[in-house]
Amino acid sequence: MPLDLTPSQALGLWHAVTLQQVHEDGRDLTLRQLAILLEIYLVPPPHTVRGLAAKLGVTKPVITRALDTMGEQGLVTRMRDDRDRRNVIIKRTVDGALYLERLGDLIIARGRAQNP
Amino acid sequence: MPLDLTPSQALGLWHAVTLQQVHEDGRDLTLRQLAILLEIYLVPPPHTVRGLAAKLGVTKPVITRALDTMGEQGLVTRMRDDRDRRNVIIKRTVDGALYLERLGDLIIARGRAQNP
DNA sequence: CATTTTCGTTACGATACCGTATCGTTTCCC
DNA sequence: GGGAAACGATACGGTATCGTAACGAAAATG
Repeated sequence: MPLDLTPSQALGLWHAVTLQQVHEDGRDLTLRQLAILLEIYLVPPPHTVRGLAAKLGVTKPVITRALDTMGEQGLVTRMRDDRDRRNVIIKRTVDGALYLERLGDLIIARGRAQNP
Repeated sequence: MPLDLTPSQALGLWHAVTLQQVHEDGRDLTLRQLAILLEIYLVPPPHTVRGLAAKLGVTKPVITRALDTMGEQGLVTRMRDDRDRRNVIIKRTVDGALYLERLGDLIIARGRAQNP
């Protein structure tokens, strides 16, 4: 079931969602932070700082900082790995799942409203 | 032609596009900046600072700053309105159109690859 | 005209992110 | 065991954004 859309639909969808995101989302996540969040919640665990850095093509401090910020907001949690205590395992939270669920709903709603 | 997608497709699409955006886009636009850019290019002119601020629900300095940054990158231009010289008219540029065209292509490509 | 309103910009101090380099801890390897 | 390597966090100086407030120019008001 390929997801085929026209250039007009594609940009229109991005426009509508981005607009509403700016309007209503008090969190104001960076593009990088959002990418990290989506990676954590959509890709099977385990997730580590190093792994996320490699996947996104950024340095480790970027991941650490983003996890700090999103951790304060309750979107993710960190736990040391007991098997290899150098590693840190990034874990999902209820609030994070809720946040992305709302984002998904927003995309769907805007997609539906896009070409009625 | 409604654009119907499942929650999985919606977030998956956002994930894929955001990821590639982080990977390849050297511009690193803010969510607000992207929203402004899309508004300028997808909504019929004229565009003013005040109008954009109202549409996005942000203050005017936010718009001015974003236009400064994106202006340096050649994504938009500003011109004083000769009919009412208090106003500033925001104009599109070739580079800006090209940038959004590439974004559209990226979304389409990722949408197609999403559920092959 | 003088005053008020409108519009965009600038000033200001605060906050957050950036990239590079370094650190402390833990594990690996000889 | 002892040194090298891996992992995540921290330090640092630099830059960009934030929100609030004030500013100058231009137009509308009466």
